[in-house]
Amino acid sequence: MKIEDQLKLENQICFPIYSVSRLITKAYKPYLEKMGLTYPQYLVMLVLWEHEKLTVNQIGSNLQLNTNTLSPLIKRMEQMDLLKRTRSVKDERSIVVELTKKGLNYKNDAIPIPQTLLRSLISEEVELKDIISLKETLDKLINLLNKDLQNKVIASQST
Amino acid sequence: MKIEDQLKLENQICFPIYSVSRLITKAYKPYLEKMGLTYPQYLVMLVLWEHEKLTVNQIGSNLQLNTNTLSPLIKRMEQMDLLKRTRSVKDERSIVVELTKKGLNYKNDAIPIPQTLLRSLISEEVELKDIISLKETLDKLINLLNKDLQNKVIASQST
DNA sequence: TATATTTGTATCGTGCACGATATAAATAAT
DNA sequence: ATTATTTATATCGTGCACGATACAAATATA
Repeated sequence: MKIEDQLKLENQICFPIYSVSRLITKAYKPYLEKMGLTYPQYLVMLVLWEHEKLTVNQIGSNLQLNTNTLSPLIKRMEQMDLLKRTRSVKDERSIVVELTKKGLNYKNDAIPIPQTLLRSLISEEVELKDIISLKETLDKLINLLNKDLQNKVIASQST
Repeated sequence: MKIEDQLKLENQICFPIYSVSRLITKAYKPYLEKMGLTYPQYLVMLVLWEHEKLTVNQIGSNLQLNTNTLSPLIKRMEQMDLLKRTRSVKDERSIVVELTKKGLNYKNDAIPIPQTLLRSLISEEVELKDIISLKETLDKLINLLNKDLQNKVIASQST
């Protein structure tokens, strides 16, 4: 391969990740809009179904999102009566986020979604084992890229 | 695994794709900001370095982006003197997009970027062959998800 | 030829992402 | 006890994504 060919779209590794990410958000849409959720809002629901009570920061560290993204998003979800925000008594700076009855009840509707979506990814071309190894590689990449990012933050702090 | 556990974040297949996509955009940032490009703008540059002259729609079909995303993005790139937009004489509706000298010259700066980024993804945990098979699976998923989407559009048209 | 439909681009509104910055509460340092 | 630093959240500005819609040019149909 010519050095120049590495700039061709078809030879890019990051572009398919970007594409699949957008396509998956679209694939989720029909299942989520019954609950009026966007994909990022659904992710917040996932961590709250799992943990019950979390601060904004804790939700953020689960999803790797900062408060500048989460604060407005969570407020929108409060408007939709999916959760309630209360200031912590132990630490007046913290906001504790908790699902409402409505938010909790949606869990049952959500349970079949991952299965359904997984099935729609599987075909003759892409088997379950391929999806599993895909996830393994992605999880390793997340660790790696987070470490790189961490190092950069530390490096910039020392200057 | 309990049926309910499928809602746990760690068991989600789509979340790591979403995370890696965002992390990669961040990883590109230091290399792109020398040219003043965002990642989506860089993608437009890639197809224009490869094809020289394209309509907005053609860029869109390469990147799977619609004009409601591309039109403002391309106009911003015109402001930055990276490309010029001219109305086609053959079809007055079409806008032909072409790189300026400045845009063309950036190609040389961009050539080492994919290599550099690929190297930053490779480690003891994730070898080159893992990245290659990752890309293969992703490309297959893109085809699959696009077909699904196509079917849905056709189905909705018939009603 | 007149009318209908399709096609290419653009605008609008909404919701993320995210860097930069602000603010108040909590903690550490002097 | 003061002062300085850190921490948790929020706001602002910018740039995607994308559904809905508009509009003019091109093409198809009657």
